[in-house]
Amino acid sequence: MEENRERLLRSGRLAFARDGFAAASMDDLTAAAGLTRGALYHTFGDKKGLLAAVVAMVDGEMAARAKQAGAQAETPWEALLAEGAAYIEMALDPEIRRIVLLDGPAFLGDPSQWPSQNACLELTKSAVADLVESGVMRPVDVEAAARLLSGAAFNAALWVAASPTPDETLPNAITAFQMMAQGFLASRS
Amino acid sequence: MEENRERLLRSGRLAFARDGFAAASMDDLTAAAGLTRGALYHTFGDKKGLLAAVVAMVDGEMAARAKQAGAQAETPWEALLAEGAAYIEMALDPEIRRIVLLDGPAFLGDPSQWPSQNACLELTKSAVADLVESGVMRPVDVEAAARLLSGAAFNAALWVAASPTPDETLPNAITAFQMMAQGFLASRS
DNA sequence: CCTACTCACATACGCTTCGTATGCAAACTT
DNA sequence: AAGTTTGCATACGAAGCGTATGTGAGTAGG
Repeated sequence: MEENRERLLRSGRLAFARDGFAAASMDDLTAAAGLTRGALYHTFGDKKGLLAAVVAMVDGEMAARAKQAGAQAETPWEALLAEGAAYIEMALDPEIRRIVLLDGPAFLGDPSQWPSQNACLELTKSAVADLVESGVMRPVDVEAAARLLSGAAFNAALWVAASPTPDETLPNAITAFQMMAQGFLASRS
Repeated sequence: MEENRERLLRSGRLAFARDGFAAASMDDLTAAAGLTRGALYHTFGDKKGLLAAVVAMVDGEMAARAKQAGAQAETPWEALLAEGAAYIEMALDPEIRRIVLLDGPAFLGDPSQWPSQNACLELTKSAVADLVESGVMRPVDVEAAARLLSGAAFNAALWVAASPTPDETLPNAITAFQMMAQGFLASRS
């Protein structure tokens, strides 16, 4: 059973990324997994249940990648900037864009209320909380700052991805993001 | 004919706002307008065509409201901040959230490529361009900065709207937004 | 004044899709 | 060993979408 669950997850992830949630056919994606819709309804409840599971999986992978990007920085502040840059780069992945950034909010509601608890947002929040605590960042509502930073990063990435030359646009987006983030800095160098 | 077109637009706007694009029934929304799907296909081509028309209409109204908010500020910089605050407040409107911020990007693609040319984004871009030109803002890619600002504002608004007490959360979001935007300022006061 | 054409929609049809209800074999329980 | 639950497959009904076709009103042309 556990194996069938993972096969459905993989197949759903593929179908949602390729066709979008609305256009993905449950008959097709379950058949691609060697099963039928019966298995899907039994395991995930309904189509949205599968989407929630896929979103949770991809979101977890994103948080891990962002954490890794931040771990290589020398200061906590630079770690936050690195996480932001990592978000921007990740959102260039069509799979992440479509599943987590577009269909996720549209069909599951705001990320802050996802059952999976949106690992990306939690990561940014804890980083911001530490920086405010230590006085590196000016006093600010932690959730608001985290939401603004990740929102800016992801939205910039949507723009980069839609641009005719993403590779050339990406550095501009990252530079501007890091400049804007300095608004939170207690003392700008 | 022009009247029927507007009735379909109004009915579509209602249905999309209430049920979301995917769940809205063309049979129902055309019937509510006193017509049938035949009229819709004749006038708008298909379901997405109606969505694009509705999005263009709402987006235009949003840009007008933002412009008005900016016009009352004393300096161009404060006008930009006021526009951002206006975006945040507007996104609390369920209609705007669902149609323009969620379903629009999900079903029509990135706003920068909408046929309607996304009036909100254009407005922010021209404001940013002027501020960079006059040296109030540090040198930065204009499109990137505009995208980051509007993305941050809208994403913050999605968070505010999903919070249990939007009225209490809203000021925090606006304060944090204006703080973050100062990162673009050439000299922070 | 009559015919022919076009426009703006309505109607009819087929296909796909979703959710549920039911069937069924295997594993587990007692 | 009989009953029950689990894990799926199959069957069924109800929308919904897009297209193909029908139709009446208006318009143009002769």
